Amino acid sequence: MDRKVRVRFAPSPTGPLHIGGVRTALYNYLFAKKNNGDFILRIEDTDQNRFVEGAEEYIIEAFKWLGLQFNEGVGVGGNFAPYRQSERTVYKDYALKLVENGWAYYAFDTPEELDAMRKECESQKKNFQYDCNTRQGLRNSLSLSENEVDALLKNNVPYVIRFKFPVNTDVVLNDLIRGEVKMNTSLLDDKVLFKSDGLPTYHLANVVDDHLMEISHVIRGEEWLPSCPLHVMLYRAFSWEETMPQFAHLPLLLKPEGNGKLSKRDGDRLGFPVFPLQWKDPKTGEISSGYRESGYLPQAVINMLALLGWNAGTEQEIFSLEELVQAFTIDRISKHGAKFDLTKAKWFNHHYFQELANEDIAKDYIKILDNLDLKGINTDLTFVVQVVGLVKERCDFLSDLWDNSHYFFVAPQTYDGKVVNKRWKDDAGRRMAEILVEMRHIAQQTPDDDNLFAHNTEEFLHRFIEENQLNIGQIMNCIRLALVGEGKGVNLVDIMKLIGSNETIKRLDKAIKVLGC
RNA sequence: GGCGCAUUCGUCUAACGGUUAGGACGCAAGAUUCUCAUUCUUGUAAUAAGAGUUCGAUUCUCUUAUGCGCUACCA
Repeated sequence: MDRKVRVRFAPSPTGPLHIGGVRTALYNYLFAKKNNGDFILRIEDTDQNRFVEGAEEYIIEAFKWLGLQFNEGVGVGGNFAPYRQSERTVYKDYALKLVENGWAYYAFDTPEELDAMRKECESQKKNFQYDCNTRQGLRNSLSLSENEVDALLKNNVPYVIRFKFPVNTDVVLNDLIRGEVKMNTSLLDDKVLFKSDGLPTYHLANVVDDHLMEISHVIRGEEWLPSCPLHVMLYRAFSWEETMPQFAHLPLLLKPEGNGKLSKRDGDRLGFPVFPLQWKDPKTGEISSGYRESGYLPQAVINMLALLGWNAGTEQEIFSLEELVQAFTIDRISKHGAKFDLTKAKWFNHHYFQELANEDIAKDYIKILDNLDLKGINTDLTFVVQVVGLVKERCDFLSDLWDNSHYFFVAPQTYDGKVVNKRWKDDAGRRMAEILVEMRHIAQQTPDDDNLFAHNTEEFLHRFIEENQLNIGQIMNCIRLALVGEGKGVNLVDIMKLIGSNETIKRLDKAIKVLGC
C-alpha cells in the first residue's frame, strides 16, 4: 500500500475532449498531486476507424490552457514510453499468453455471423451473448478440435481472441467510491481482447498498460463499471493481482435539462460549451464552441468542474488549483450524476474575472476595441484601465465589457424611448438647457481639468436642484440619458470625469436638440 | 429484455442513527444609489414511495418506482 501513486488519463483521440473527460482528468490530477504522485497522459488509439485528425493535439492544448501538467506521457515523454497505444506492440504476446494458460481462446466467427445471430435472437425477443452458455456452439478453439484450429490458423483465417470467463464465479470489486460491487461471471460475455485487425481492444490494452506503467489507481467514468469485473479477472489471469490498481468510478456529468449524459449536441443547443476549447471538425467543418473562446477563465472552469461531484466537506466553494490539491480526497466524491449548471458556471467566472488586474483586462479589451474598428475612439491604456475599473464588477466575461462601457467611447446615437418618456418630460428640456449654460461656464473655469469640471458640476447640480426644489432623480437621469442614451450605467460624475467636459457638453447639447426643450 | 449504479430544496451539495435538515447558485423582497448593475441583509424551497430494524431513521435492510450506464472485432 505504500506504492507510489501513479494515475493516468487515457482518452482516445476520436474528437475534441468532452468536459466530462476534463473533469475525470482533473480528479486524476488532484489525486496525484495530493499524494505526490505522477499524472500520466496515455493516448488510447487502438480503434483505427475512429481516429480523428488533430484530436491528440487538441487534448494536449486543452490541458495546457487549463494549467494541468502531465509528469509523463504523449508530448512529455517518460520512462514508460511510448505512451501512444498504437506504438506499443506488446499486446498480442499477452493475449497469446492468456490463450496458452487457458484464460482465453481463438474465435473464428465473422462479424456477419454474429450479427445474424443477434438479429435472430432479437426477433425471438431473446438476448444473444457470446458467453459460457453459448461459446460451445460457436466457432472457436474451445468447440473445434485442435486440428481444425491449427488448420484455420495456418490458412490465415481471421480470428479474434476472447476472454474465457469461468462459470458461475462472483467477481468482487472494491470501488473507492461505490464500495463493494459484485457481479457473476455467468452473466458476463466473453469480451474480445484482441481484434482481427491485429490491435487489442480497450480492455486488454488498458489492463496491460496500466500494469506495465505501474498505475496505482484507475480513476475513470462510471461507464466503465460494468466491464470492471473483466478487468479484475484479467489481472487475475495474468497473475498481477498483487499490483492491481485500485478503482474509482466517477459519476457522470448530466445535461442541464431532463436527464442523460451530457453530449456534444447539448452544448450549442442549450447555449453553453461542452468542450474546453473550440473545435472544428476536420471532415464536416462544423464548429463546436469552447470554454476558452466563450470567455471562461481556466481557473473558473477548474473550480466549477471540481465542485460538480465533489466537495471539501466545508462551506468553501472558491478554490484555487493549489487549494483543490490540498483539499481533495476520493471519498468525498459523490456517487450520483451531476447536472451541469450554466448559471453557476457564470457565477464562478464572475468571481475570477473580478480577481484579474484591471490593466490585464484592459489590454485584452483594447484588442476587442481595435477590432470594432470605430474611428477616433480613445484606446489609451490609462483611459481603458480606468473604464475597466469602473465597470468590471458588472461583468462575468471580458465580452460583457462593451455592453457596459460603450458610452465611454462613443456618444449615444439614439435615446431609449422608455427612459425618454419617463424622464424627459414637463420642463426637463428647459432645465437641461439651463444646466448646459452653467456647464459651459464651469468648463471655461476649469480648462484642462476634467476632474475638477466634474466635481464642480456635481456641486452645481446639487445646488441647482435644491434651489429650484427639483427632483434629483429626474434631473440626474435626464443627464444620464444624454450621456449614455439609456437609463443605466455607472456613477454620472465618474462618467463626466472620464469623457471630459467637451464631450459632456456636446452630448447634453445634442440631447436637447434631439429631444427638445 | 439482462446486468450494474444511483435517488436530500429548481440546480450543485452538507448532515456518515438524535440538527428548527445546513451552505452555494437561481429566484423574490428589502437596504444602498441619480439609473441599471454590483454589494449587503432577509426570505423561498428538499430527504422518491412503502415496509422493516431501532427508544429514535435522510442515514441501516428489503420491495417498488424513477433515472442513468453497460449489453460492438468503440472507447
